Amino acid sequence: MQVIQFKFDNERPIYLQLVEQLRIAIVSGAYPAGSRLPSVRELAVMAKVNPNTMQKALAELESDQLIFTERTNGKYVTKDQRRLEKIKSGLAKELVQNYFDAMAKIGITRAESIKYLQK
Amino acid sequence: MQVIQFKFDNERPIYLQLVEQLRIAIVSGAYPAGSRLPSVRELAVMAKVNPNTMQKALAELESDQLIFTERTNGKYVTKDQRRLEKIKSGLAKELVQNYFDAMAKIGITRAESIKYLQK
Amino acid sequence: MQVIQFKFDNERPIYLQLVEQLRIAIVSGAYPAGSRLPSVRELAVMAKVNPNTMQKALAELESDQLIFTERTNGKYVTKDQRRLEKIKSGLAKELVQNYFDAMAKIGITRAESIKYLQK
Amino acid sequence: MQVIQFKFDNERPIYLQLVEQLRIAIVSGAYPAGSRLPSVRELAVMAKVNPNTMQKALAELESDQLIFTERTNGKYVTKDQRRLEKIKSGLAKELVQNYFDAMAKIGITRAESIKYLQK
DNA sequence: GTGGTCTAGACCACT
DNA sequence: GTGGTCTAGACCACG
Repeated sequence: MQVIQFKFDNERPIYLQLVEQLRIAIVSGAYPAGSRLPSVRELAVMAKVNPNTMQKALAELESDQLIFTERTNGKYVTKDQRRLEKIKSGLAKELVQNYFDAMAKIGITRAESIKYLQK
Repeated sequence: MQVIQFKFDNERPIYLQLVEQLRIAIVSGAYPAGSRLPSVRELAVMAKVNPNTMQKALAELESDQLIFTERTNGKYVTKDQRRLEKIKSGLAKELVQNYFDAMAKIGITRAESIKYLQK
Repeated sequence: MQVIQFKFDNERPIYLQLVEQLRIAIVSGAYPAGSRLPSVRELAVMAKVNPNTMQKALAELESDQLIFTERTNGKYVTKDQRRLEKIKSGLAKELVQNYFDAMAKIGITRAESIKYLQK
Repeated sequence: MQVIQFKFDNERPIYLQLVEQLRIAIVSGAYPAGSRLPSVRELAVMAKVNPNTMQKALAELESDQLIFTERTNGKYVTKDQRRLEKIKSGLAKELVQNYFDAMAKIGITRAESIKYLQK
């Protein structure tokens, strides 16, 4: 069973932070396509949160089609590689945007930001 | 007088967050080289912190040679453009590193991270 | 616990005088390399100053790398003998300079000042 | 008329500090052997002290035979070169002692203190 | 009015 | 108990 380190700040709802961190765990391959996730209770213990909170986070991921449920068997990462790629690329775009925004904040243009990266 | 919006989280000391935000304000040109900063007390009001806390943050910036003090006159941004550039480029390097780290976390390599940026 | 006698004049900030006297205590070996300093509060009592003032002085010494902090344990003299020697020799140079300056003031040249010492 | 800059701290009697500073002015040659000193009133103005205080300081110097008074004419530096030399050498000894004491305080021996001086 | 210093007193995390 | 942070409030020198 793949163990994850969860970390939270007090600024935003815990379940949203769980969603983010689980999403990262999945697209990064920590939980590969088609693999079975630890049980809700196990995940809740890892994260030191209430199982209900973890359940809420997983429901979010499911409605996103990143995971699916097999009735009596547990939750699995989607086998749809395209879906995974799409989410991953969405996250990547966000990070790119964050990078550009932060650079803009200190007065560095988009073009310069790209040059900086290559050093 | 240039007004800044300060924002804090409860995770790290306020004075350190002040240092960071003032540093950004300076390298971004919000307070240009050689210009006079608002008084310690004014800045403290803007940030809604105790003047002593603001004083501590400014002392940090001064020991970093980003600002200097004219005893009874106020505090000024350094006129040393090279110093400013050095700090700015230091901040930029940090952001670049953060970007690569975040991308690595979702399983995207350095090379791919650079490509992503150009889209 | 090594007790120090602190003395102040009213000309200069107390915390700077604390820095000087603590620095001397350390390089002289009153607080040996690697040894634990009395707690901030104890030192404050010894010096009859507010703990915050002592804290400020110790922060100065720490940024000078003469001491380091173990978070919940206390503050310790650096183990870096070279650092200690460097500081000590810096202080010595200052004293030499003071001596020459004072001798010059009463009209005694550098060369004569050296001779005087050997008597 | 030779002008002197007087400086005082609040720790010791002003007149004693005047004595010290005048003594230095004399042995250093600022007021050469046999030369006439500015009047008590002039000296008092220079030092921004009450003429009585200056008078007391000069009396001290006179009892030390560093200066002498010509009734209606003013005060003069002694013409006795040997006296001047003796005072000067007394001051020098004091400075040497101070130097050794200060070096001892930071843990440097007499022998090492002499070596330090030659660098 | 400016920055700087100092005290008193409180609260925090960590172990 | 340790160091660290923060606030409130006061006083100082300087010009």
